[in-house]
Amino acid sequence: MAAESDLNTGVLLFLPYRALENRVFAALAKAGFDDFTPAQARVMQRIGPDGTRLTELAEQAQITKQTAGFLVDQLEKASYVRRVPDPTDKRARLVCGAEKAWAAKEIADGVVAEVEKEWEAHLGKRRMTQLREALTLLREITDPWA
Amino acid sequence: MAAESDLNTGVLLFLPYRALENRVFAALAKAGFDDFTPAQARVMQRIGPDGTRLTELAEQAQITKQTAGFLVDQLEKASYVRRVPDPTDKRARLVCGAEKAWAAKEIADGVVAEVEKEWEAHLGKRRMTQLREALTLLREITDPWA
DNA sequence: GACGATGGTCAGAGTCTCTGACTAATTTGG
DNA sequence: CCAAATTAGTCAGAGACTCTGACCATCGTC
Repeated sequence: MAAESDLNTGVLLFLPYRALENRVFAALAKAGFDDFTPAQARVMQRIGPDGTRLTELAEQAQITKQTAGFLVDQLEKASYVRRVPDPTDKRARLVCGAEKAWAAKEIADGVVAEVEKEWEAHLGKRRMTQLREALTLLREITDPWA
Repeated sequence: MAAESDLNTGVLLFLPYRALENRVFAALAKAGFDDFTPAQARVMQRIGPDGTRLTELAEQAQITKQTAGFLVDQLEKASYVRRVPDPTDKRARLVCGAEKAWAAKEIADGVVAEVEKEWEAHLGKRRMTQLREALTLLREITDPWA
């Protein structure tokens, strides 16, 4: 029945992921958000609504805190984020998204919704739901921060 | 019913992908294959059984041919690949995997199979099949080389 | 209050990636 | 058949990313 491909599941996961990421980057660039790099974006993506510590950003992005610091420096210079003191810990600072970041996020979210709609149109509603359900379940054993 | 997460599908795809990749790299390093980098691996992964042209490797890895050439140079020095003339085109050379690459691939394939088995144990056979089915279908509209 | 752990920075080096310019071979069109 | 456009690949240089190691300040614990 279903023409099962012989590719391993890793590749099958990666292909649509990369396709989606490419679409988002293209849309952001077209909207004028072309002053940040993919590496910076991968860090910025992980900033929570109330700010996130550098160390936590580094862990989630799986880079060293030095690298994260370097990338946040760029983002700060480009006005995407600012660092505010963490009221609960004088050592720490919270990396917070600035308006520019939220504006970019709005664009990005729009594209993601659009692509998800395209995928649903191709797969059918049932399969799309099954896909998200399986992936959500998988997160339990693959996401250290789940 | 299913506790659907609110994460976008991109993140949902990325998380298990990265978990799998991490497992593979760890196993390869443990088996002694620690003399290549992730960037080199992403190129090596795309070499076909009969060799692949540099330009094609670059396209599929979504990097420039200059970068691909740089990475293949390293892989060649480390004896993972060799370049042989393309009999059908005197301009071109085929990047071919060497024995060392096939040995590493064997390790990698083993780990992938192992992880897939773990995932199937967690999801159940039915959901795992649905997952692969949906991803395979998705490939039709997300993989330019499908 | 001393001590180990945690949050973060500074300095330096190595790796990855790109743009631009170039050569050689192939393909196309007249 | 041959000139022009295309394609495969390389060289050179610069910028971006990432790491290891060393370091300081603060926090939490005993």
